[in-house]
Order: sequence, then C-alpha cells, then structure tokens
Amino acid sequence: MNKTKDITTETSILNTAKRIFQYKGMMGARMQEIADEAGINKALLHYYFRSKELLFEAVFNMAFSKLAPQLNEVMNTDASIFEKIRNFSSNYISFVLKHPYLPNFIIQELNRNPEFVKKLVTEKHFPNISKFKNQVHAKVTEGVIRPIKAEQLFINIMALNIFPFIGAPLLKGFLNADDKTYEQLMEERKTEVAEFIINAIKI
Amino acid sequence: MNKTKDITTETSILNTAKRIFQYKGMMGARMQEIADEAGINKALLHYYFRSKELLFEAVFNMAFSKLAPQLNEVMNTDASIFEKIRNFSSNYISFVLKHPYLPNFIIQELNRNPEFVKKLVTEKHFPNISKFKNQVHAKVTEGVIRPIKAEQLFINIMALNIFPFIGAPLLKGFLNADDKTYEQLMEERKTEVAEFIINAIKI
DNA sequence: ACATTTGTTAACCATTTGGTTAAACTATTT
DNA sequence: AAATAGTTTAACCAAATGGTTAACAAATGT
Repeated sequence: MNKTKDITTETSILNTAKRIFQYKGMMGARMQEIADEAGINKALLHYYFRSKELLFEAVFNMAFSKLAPQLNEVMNTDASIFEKIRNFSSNYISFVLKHPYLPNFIIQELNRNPEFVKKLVTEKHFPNISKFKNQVHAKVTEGVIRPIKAEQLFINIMALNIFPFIGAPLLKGFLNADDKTYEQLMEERKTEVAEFIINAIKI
Repeated sequence: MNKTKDITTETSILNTAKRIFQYKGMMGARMQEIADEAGINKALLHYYFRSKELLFEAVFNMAFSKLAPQLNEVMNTDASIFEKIRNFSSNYISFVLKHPYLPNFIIQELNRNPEFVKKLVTEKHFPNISKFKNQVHAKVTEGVIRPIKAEQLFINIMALNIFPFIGAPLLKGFLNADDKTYEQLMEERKTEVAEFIINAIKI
C-alpha cells in the first residue's frame, strides 16, 4: 500500500503514538486521534497492539531506551569525573534540544505509575551507579574534590541538566524569556552546567 | 449539617479536589471520584464550581499561590545572595517535604497548557526576578562571585531544589533507594544544596 | 487457480464521563 | 407560619472512549 515500503504500518503507528503520547501523556492521549493522525482505522491500532496500555508501554520503553545510554555515559565509562560531567552535560542537552518532550514524558509517567520503575530496574540496559559511586568516593579521599556523597552529586547532575527542560514553561515565565531566548540559554548550558558543577566540587 | 461548622461544603470540595487533582492530574482526575471522596453528590460539584475546568483552576491557583511566596524569598528580600540561597533551599525543601505532590502537579499542568503561565504572570503575586538580577550582576562586578548570568544561576537554584522531588521515582530507581533513604537524602539537601551552589559561584 | 493467512475497514457496543434537571430538603426572612 | 432563598440529591442525558465484530481486500503459499 505504502509507496515508501520501508515505512510499515506498525512503525507508522509507533511514530504517531510516540508523538501524541509524549505531547499529551497517557491519560490525555486518545486512540481515535492516534488512528486519525496515522491515517488508519482505529481497529488497526488494536490489531497491532492489543490495548491502549500496551501501545503506551511500547512507546514508553522506546523512549526510555533512548535516554538510558545517555545516563550510562556518566556512570560506566573510564573517563575522569570532570570529563564525565562535561561529556554528559553537553551530550544530554544536545540530545534533548532535539527531543524536547522526552524528559517530561518520562518523568510524568513515572510519577503517575511509580511501580513502573521496578520493571525498568530489572532490565538489562538500566544504568548502574556503583562505578560512579566508587569513583567519587576515591576522589574525595584523594582530596581532589570536596567531600560530597556520590548520591547527592548524582542528583545534582541530573537536576541541573534535566530540570531546565521539564520546568521550561515555568522558567520562561519567571525569566520573561521567549522561546528563542530560552533556547539560547540552553545552548549556553551545554558548557556552563559542567563548569558550574566542577567549580562546586573542585578544591 | 456539619457538626464542625468551620468545614463548609465548599472548602471540603476544594480539599478533596486538591488531593485528587494533585495526585492524578487534570486529565486523570474524575469528577465522580472527587464527589465520592468528598462524601457529596456529583451535582454539588457543579453547583459550587461550574465545571471541571473551573474547579481545576481554583485548585491550581491555590497550589500556585502557596509556592509563589517561597520564590519571592529568593528574589525580593534584602538579604545577601548567599543568605538568600541558604534560606530558600532550606525553606523550600522543608515545605515540599510536607507537600510532596505540589511541584510535580504545577510543572505537569504548565506543560500540558503552557498558555496558563501567561495568566499567572499578569497576576499580582507573581515573582519578579529583576532585583535578583541586579544583585547578581553587582556581585559579579565586585568580584565576589564568579561571572555568571543571573538567569543561569536562577535556573540552577530552581533545578537543584525542585527536581529531586519531581524526579523522585526515577532517582529512587537509579540510586536503588527506598522511600526512607530517599527522604533522608532530601533532609541532607536542606543545607547541602545551598553549600553546593555557593561553592560553585564563590571565588 | 485456489485456499489460507495477513492486513484493513465500517459499523457497532458497553461503559465512562462531564454535565443537567427537577424535585426535595433546609435554613432564613417576613 | 408562610414565603423565599439557598443547599443537596436521584435520575437522567448526550457525547466520548476503548474495544470488538464481521466482512472485505491483499498478499502468500500450494
């Protein structure tokens, strides 16, 4: 049917569902709207994915598996702490600028259904923090960085990189910044955030 | 009807609606459930508040007006920058530990309906950042703190204080922390966050 | 060519949902 | 006490929603 045969019906559904779910969330999305925008009948959604819940899970897992590698970047490479922080901040912000709805989507749905995390944790590509923990501890002992719990540093890194996107509407209001100005601020953060963190912990 | 006359039907509705809206969001909440949990007929909801939308707005404005004063704390007092950061971090985290669903509720709904911010900005108690901006600029010029845009510093303060609550389910997963452990981390942050920020900017 | 599997649709269904109506009940006023 | 205004409820309604069915079309195997 499709002239461009490489776009199958299934992936077309997934792409449309991804867009709508990420934009409106599980509760806000409508199966009819997904069908319409994918240019197919609603029954076909249920033919490929049994239910809204399953379609949503497919989309969510796709989205999460795009973010997980980014997080492994901080934790499981052999680079120095400072390099990890620089790499992660730059990579993550670049990535999210291209997928602005992703972080909010993930966070929102995990808050809606916190048990979902348990499923994710048991999966293979779920990031593991133990290496990062050891590294921070070692550097604190060596006296290279100020004493800080690895957990707190990790939370700070996540917060400084992720929140500006999740809180964008609020922050735009506070800062009285239009979209373009705000995106410019995000561009600056690709390097600014890492330096901020490093200044905070470097002795 | 109520023995305790100080709890009117209207405030009882508002309290219940607040709990359910904050827990499930605008799209996830059901008028029937609010009515049931408030122990009244569904029609009464529409008697006091014309529609779901208006009930939601009442709840949202209540919630937001509880957070706004906290933010003015950072921006419009006469304390030094360092003191502002210390006060805000401590006060804000203490406050949110008592109202854990508030930040996520606000952020989630602002993302769902970004135009909502415009309404808020025009209102009286909306925080204004200009004083904070001048203060940061002055201190940078004096050489007391490292060069940093006030906007970026502001974003960082917000991120470090707000994100740990919004991203709690995700962070608990990464850190493999149970609720109690995580709350302990938040307690520590009441002072840790401020010192982290101050270290990052102090020369 | 024919049969079988796979993909797709229109029409339909049961339930849920926000909202309304008209009547009943309870204060408050006169 | 009668009238009036405010509060609460049961029953109802139309629209929306996730999901199903049965028939039809397009590939695919034999």
